[in-house]
Amino acid sequence: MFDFVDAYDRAYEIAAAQHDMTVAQACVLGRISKPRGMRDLADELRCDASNITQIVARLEARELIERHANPEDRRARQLIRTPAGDALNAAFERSFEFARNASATLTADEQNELALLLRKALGQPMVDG
Amino acid sequence: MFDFVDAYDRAYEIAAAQHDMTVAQACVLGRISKPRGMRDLADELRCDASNITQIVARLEARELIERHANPEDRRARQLIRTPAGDALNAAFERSFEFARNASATLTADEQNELALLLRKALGQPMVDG
DNA sequence: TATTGTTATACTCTATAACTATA
DNA sequence: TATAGTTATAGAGTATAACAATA
Repeated sequence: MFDFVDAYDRAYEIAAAQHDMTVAQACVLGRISKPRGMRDLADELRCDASNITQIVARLEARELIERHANPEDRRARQLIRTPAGDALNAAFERSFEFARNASATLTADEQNELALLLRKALGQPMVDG
Repeated sequence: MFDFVDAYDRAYEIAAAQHDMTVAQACVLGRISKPRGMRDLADELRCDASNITQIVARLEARELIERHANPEDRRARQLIRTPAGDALNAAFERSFEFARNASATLTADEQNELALLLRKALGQPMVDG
């Protein structure tokens, strides 16, 4: 189990590095498929809001995302991906083929069984298999 | 799969924090069950030797490990855990019950099946199940 | 010459605390 | 008063480069 998690984590880091991103940056970029606020993002990633400020600043400097004003709440910001951000995120996801490669060695039945066991071991339903 | 890996990583980090360690520190401490050199450790963790120097310095400051001279090669150091280091590592492992908790919700047959699938998905044998 | 380990330095992630602007 | 986000700051992980001691 440890080795599996380790391999997964490494694959994620390598894929991010291939696109000059850190794990944290790839993670944030991947979670802005729709416009959203920074507080929301900090809650989802269970980290302090000041982290998000910094990571967003780095992604913004590369023009991968933009911070727009929110007309409904003038304290808040709406994060959106630029077309370049969309493209880089898609490229990152193609690079991060760990899940696909891992699954490719299993039959369809085995993939279903694995998803089922992981879900049960986790004790709660996963968002997507 | 992502959620499973995420939960595993979080459990590891929380367990380390419960004993005032970072993930990197718990990882290094856990890998010195027998005396070993720093180059060896850096290779296993796939990081630069200078990282090991720093992490070891922090563990040594807490008297959890010691750096001994190696009579066979006077350039090298042998890292060993102190009794306090052994005790803390054991306590950490008890705290990191993710694997046990996760497995507890599975039957013995399911546990075997999961280990088998993960091994196959990983494409190489795991060191220990 | 090559290797082990250290030091200096720089970048990033992360959190805390203090702050501004808005609700 | 409470919340969204920023700024300043500090500790830790990480890598690179230069170095000393030894092989």
